[in-house]
Amino acid sequence: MTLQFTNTATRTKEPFVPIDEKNVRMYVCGPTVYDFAHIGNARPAVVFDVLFRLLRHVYGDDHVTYVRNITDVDDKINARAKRDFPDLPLNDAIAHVTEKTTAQYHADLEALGCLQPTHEPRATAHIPGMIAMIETLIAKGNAYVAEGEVLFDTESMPNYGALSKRNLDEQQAGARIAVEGHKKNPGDFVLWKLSSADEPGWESPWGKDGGRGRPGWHIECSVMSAHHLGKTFDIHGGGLDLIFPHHENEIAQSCCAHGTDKMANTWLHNGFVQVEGKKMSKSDGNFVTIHDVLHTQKVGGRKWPGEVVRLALLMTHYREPMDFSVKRLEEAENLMAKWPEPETSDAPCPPDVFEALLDDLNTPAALQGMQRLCTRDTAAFAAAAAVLGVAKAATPSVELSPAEAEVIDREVATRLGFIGNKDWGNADRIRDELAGRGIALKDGKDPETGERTTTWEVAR
RNA sequence: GGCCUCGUGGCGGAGUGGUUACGCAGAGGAUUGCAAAUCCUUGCACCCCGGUUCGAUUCCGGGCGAGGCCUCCA
Repeated sequence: MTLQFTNTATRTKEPFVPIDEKNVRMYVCGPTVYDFAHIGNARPAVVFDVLFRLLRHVYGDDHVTYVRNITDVDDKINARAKRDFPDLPLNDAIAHVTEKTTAQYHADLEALGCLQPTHEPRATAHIPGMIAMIETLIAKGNAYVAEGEVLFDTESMPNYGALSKRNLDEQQAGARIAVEGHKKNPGDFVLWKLSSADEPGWESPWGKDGGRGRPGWHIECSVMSAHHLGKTFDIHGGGLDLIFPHHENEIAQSCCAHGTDKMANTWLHNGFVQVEGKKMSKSDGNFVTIHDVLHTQKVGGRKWPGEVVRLALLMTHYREPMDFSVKRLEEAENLMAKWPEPETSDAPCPPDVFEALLDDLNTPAALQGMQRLCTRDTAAFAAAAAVLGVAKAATPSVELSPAEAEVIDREVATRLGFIGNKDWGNADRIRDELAGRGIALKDGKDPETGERTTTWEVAR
């Protein structure tokens, strides 16, 4: 079995052949840091983390480069900064918003077991590169200046729309694209726009008053991917909703600026996280943040371990839509209850798990294969768990002090004494009392002596 | 209006041109002082209609249903 993926660019499953086996290169669109990430945002992070781990497993830890950007310049950030820090100068307010949100994003993803990407560029650190690429696009006739803005001329690119299979002419009927006078074509998109005095801005060759402005949304990914990965790289990933216009526009910018016919060989897109059958999205307000799930009682009246959330996200194939629900989290936790404690293992990844992942990252099948091993071969199980990045959630029992554990041990021994005297009333009273404190007893028999033995653990 | 994706049992979910997924929940049993845990057994499905085929859940066509993109969105 060789590695293969369903490539959005061709809508078919194709074998994956890296451009350079010594440096397999992947770019995934990261967050715009204006607000806490929701569970829908967590899905690509987790899915592509598994892919990162798989690629490292196949090609070697030092032969994979994974880039995930932080978008820290955006009008939504400006709006949030004005709202939340009205008394601060705007640039300071923006810094507060982006720093706080970025830190939370990192904390969320760490809890979900995601490795750090190789590089995590920030848009504001690549403004000169963006200006250079826009100048190239203007020089090549793919972009034009109008009313101080720089716009990409979609008509200048014959196969614009190939990724999303859209014909812009046919899109217009019934569509709500605002007709803006300065655009040559309604589908033309902004590469650079003017900033007013109180908006963040950088000097540019365009517009009035020194051309102080800010980049459009799409240009940053073209620039940062080229900076770290080159003009053409192996994999570009993101959510389904980015296919159009974001990825389409990235392709237009990158291919036209670099004179290449491809930006990335393989395009991978994850399906949506849904709530009651509808897409989870910020504009619809039907979302739960990762932070809510991990640290508040908002979901199912309790906090959920990051390990459980990660498993819940991987129980469905990455391209399929999935409903996020308490029941789903419970099922993930239930599944995990049988797992052995985490261990490090030199064992190879079990073949059925490995092959499931090679086949378009089939995590549900891989998890099934792994589940079969959990009581039979803990070393193989651990190897599989490492590739998937999953682990049993730490049980609350680790929070018990040795002194507390000793008290419980004593009560268990007392109960065994009552049982020996067939004093069921007192024995059950102790059992119930411990249960009330979240301690579950498991009775068994010593296989050799037939003697009653009792173990205990902290129930969830 | 244009385009894209999907449709498997109560739930999750894999896969296949002919026989089985599997997990959870359910049912029955073993065990137990009673429970829990554990073990064994077990019921339940492939949206509809055509076509191809000896045979289709699987391939093709049509229909219906669901979701998404075309506006910021993972």
